[in-house]
Amino acid sequence: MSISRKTKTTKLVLGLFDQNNNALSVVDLVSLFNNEMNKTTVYRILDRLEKSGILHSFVDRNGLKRYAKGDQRADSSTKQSLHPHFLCNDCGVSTCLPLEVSTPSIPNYIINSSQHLYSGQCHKCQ
Amino acid sequence: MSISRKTKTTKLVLGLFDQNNNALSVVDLVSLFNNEMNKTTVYRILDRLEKSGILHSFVDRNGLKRYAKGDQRADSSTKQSLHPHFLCNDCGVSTCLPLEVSTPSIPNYIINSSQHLYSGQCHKCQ
DNA sequence: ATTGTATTGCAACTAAGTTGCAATAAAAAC
DNA sequence: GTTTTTATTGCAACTTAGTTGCAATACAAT
Repeated sequence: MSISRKTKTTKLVLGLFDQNNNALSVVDLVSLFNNEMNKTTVYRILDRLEKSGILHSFVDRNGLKRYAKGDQRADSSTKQSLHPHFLCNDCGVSTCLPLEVSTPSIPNYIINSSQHLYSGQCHKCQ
Repeated sequence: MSISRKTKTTKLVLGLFDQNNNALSVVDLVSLFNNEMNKTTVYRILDRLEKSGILHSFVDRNGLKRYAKGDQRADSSTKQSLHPHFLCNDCGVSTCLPLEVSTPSIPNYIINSSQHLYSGQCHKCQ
């Protein structure tokens, strides 16, 4: 599955994620593209990019949804490895960690998705 | 650290967490205690109970903060083990999982808190 | 160039969470 | 038991994240 139309706004958003390996919230993008597009548009572009497998998302400790490059959907055929995320308490920058996560098996529970979030200080903030 | 005053409202909230091992959101408590207390009061009681180490919290996939019994603060002297949480996609009930979690060490990162959230189906919903 | 439809902007909305302040009720002091 | 101190509460008003309907626009296919 891919996105159906390459609009100006979508290219701007994709361009940002290409330069940048960080996990960005809608709030970040709305203020970055304040003059280029509407906040509703940002929400919808991110939705589409996630559904198409270009971005993946997680919820941070503040309850904000953050998006980063790559596909983490359960049904994804490419089956990228699930990885944890890191949020720096000092600078607020959030990144994907290059680690595999293992899913425990628990009697009587069926687990089909997981989220691992670490926080502390990144290398720049020590 | 303990809570300073045992008010009617605080006793009601504590009573609920005593009967119940689930992780509850403010939204849950506000509708449960709709006639007993104000939503601001619910927020403030949960804050206090978390700070005093009686409850701990995590953020679920919908960005809602959920509270459950026990202490998960970094500075906690009792140092309860960190555990993952589970959220059932069918019934919405959220529980603490009786598992230890291990924190990876990553070069250049200082990790001082972590959150592990699994979702799927609980034993009742299979 | 024309057409079909995905995408956008806007305004209005919902829902979660916060703040200031006066009123109330625990608990301490008398 | 009464008074005093101060933590806690309710309320209203607010902020912020996220959603919805609809008319206008702009991709991309023909």
